[in-house]
Amino acid sequence: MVRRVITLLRRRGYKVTPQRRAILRVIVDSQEHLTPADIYERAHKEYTGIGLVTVYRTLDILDKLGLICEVHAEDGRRSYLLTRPSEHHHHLICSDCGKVVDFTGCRLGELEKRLSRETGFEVESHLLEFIGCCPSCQKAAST
Amino acid sequence: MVRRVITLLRRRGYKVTPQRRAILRVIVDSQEHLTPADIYERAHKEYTGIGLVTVYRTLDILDKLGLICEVHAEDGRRSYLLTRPSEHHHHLICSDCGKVVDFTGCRLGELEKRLSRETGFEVESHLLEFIGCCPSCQKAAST
DNA sequence: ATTCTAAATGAAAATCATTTTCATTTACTA
DNA sequence: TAGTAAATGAAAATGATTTTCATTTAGAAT
Ligand SMILES: [Zn+2]
Ligand SMILES: [Zn+2]
Ligand SMILES: [Zn+2]
Ligand SMILES: [Zn+2]
Repeated sequence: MVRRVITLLRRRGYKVTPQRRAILRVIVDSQEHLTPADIYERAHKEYTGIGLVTVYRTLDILDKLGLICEVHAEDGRRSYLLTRPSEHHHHLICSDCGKVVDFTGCRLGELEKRLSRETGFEVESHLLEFIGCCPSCQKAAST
Repeated sequence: MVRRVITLLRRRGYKVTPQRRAILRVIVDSQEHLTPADIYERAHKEYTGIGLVTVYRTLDILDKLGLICEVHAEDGRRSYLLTRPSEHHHHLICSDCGKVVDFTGCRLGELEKRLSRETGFEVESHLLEFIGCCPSCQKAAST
């Protein structure tokens, strides 16, 4: 996985630095969605000579290459980063603890067509998120 | 319209100040979606003694009362404010000029049920936005 | 292996929207 | 009319992200 990304980076003309390796390893190793700060913290343990700025810059590249995607946090505004390149999918986010679950099958094609027809917009993409309370936070709340 | 909101504010224990009146008038008068800064700028013309902070605070209240709603800007992150209390609806946003069009009928109930079933989440709400290019920007692009 | 150069890095400063603080003012209630 | 909690605004604080710029370095060329 890491090797594949590294090859892609080289092919696209990006240099492969120890910082980028460290960041990649963190992202690939994690099953969860991480903020730039999270990634910085973890990568820093593995490779001390790394700065938060570099994390931001590397994430930009990975995003541009479609290797990672974003979550808009449940409190609105700030956008967070998440791992896992994959097919078209969306997020279900716990408003309590921030846990993120991916899901596929949004089936928004028809709605998109309708909107195009009605408004004349050329629709390019969509953002869909469900906000709710995850099982463990439900339990915690009911005790 | 303005009067209705004012009554509601009083009923809920909020005081009605000239600043709030000015902000309200701006929001009600506008057909477009405005940022706090936009609203501040306009309200300031009408009533000089007003600060941006008050705009933020008033918008919070109006949001809490469900009288206005938010748009998450197409560039990601920053959240913008928009007018018009209304039924459940979503936004179609032009990635070029920022124009926002409302639409209703998202029909996400079934998907919501499926997700609840599959993940155990108690789904509370959802965020749906379509991003695209509006008719006038399409024209502009093709010239 | 050595050299060369554009790309990458990080510390620090800059941005910029939003929030907090706090002293002062004011809308409403009694 | 007076009393009080709520509201206000100036200024400072926050906090995430971006920019700047001097220095380092990956990878290509020799
Ligand atoms: Zn949770
Ligand atoms: Zn989708
Ligand atoms: Zn447009
Ligand atoms: Zn909906």
